[in-house]
Amino acid sequence: MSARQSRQGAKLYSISELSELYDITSRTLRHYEDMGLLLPERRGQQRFYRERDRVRLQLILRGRRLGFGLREIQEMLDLYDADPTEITQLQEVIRRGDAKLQELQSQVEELQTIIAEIIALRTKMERRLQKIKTGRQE
Amino acid sequence: MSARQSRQGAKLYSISELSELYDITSRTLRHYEDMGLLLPERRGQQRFYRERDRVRLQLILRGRRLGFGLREIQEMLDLYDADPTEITQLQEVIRRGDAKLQELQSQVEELQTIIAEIIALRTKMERRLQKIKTGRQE
DNA sequence: TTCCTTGTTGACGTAAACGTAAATTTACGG
DNA sequence: CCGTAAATTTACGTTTACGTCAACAAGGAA
Repeated sequence: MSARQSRQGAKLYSISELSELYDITSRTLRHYEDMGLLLPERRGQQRFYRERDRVRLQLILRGRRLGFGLREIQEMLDLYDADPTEITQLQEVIRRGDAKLQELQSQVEELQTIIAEIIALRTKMERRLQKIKTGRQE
Repeated sequence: MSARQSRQGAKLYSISELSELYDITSRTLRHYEDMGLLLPERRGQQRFYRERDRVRLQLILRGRRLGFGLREIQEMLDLYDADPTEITQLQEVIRRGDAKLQELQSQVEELQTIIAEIIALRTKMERRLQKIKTGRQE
């Protein structure tokens, strides 16, 4: 029916292709798989990663850069994966999403606090710099 | 006179006072000291933390919540501690501050990307929820 | 076929950030 | 002065997130 679903020409990545693409090692990809974060196709023994896996990997790496643990990232991916049919399940997903949103928001706030402080420091240093410079030229 | 004070009423915290204040263990405080992030006073063998140490601790813990490593936090604290007299040193501090600002800004952006995605997901789930609910009532 | 590249499964190693237990002081209220 | 709570050092343990071999299999190019 849907021509969009598994197209014949959908690109598959080998483990080295994908690792080079994101500048990580293949060990990392296997590790994420061990942790249940990725589930690439298998053709024989070899792994082949679909677009879906690549997108998940992007999310994982972004989470890592932000300091989240793999477990935590797993939970966030679960939100995306969830396809709940029952009302209570839907509500639960929404609830967990909202909880995560709170965390993320306060993280943004803390980051902006630090940013403001560094900017203030920068201003201070700039002023001191100007003072020294003009002092020199007298 | 219950609280221990030094000159001018500056409060000194014992290790347990400070750890309870921030809900961390004394081990953590000693660890931060081993890593060179804190340098409390010593009276005999015992540690006594000044306001300055408390503020630094706050910064450290905020950094940790944001996923920074202790080394990285150390570098950021160095920015605050720096009291450069030479122009080149001043410029270096400003340069490093700006570099850190770039990092922090992009971190905010990545967080906001995630936030937007979760909100979109939430909207989708909400819609689905309404569908099911109205469907039921027919 | 043979060689080379790529990939696979163990399995042990490591760095960071503490946890935790042991053995000893040190400080302080009664 | 004494007992107990609080601190100290020392040192091995733990968790997370991979790094780093080793040993082996499999597919492709020459």
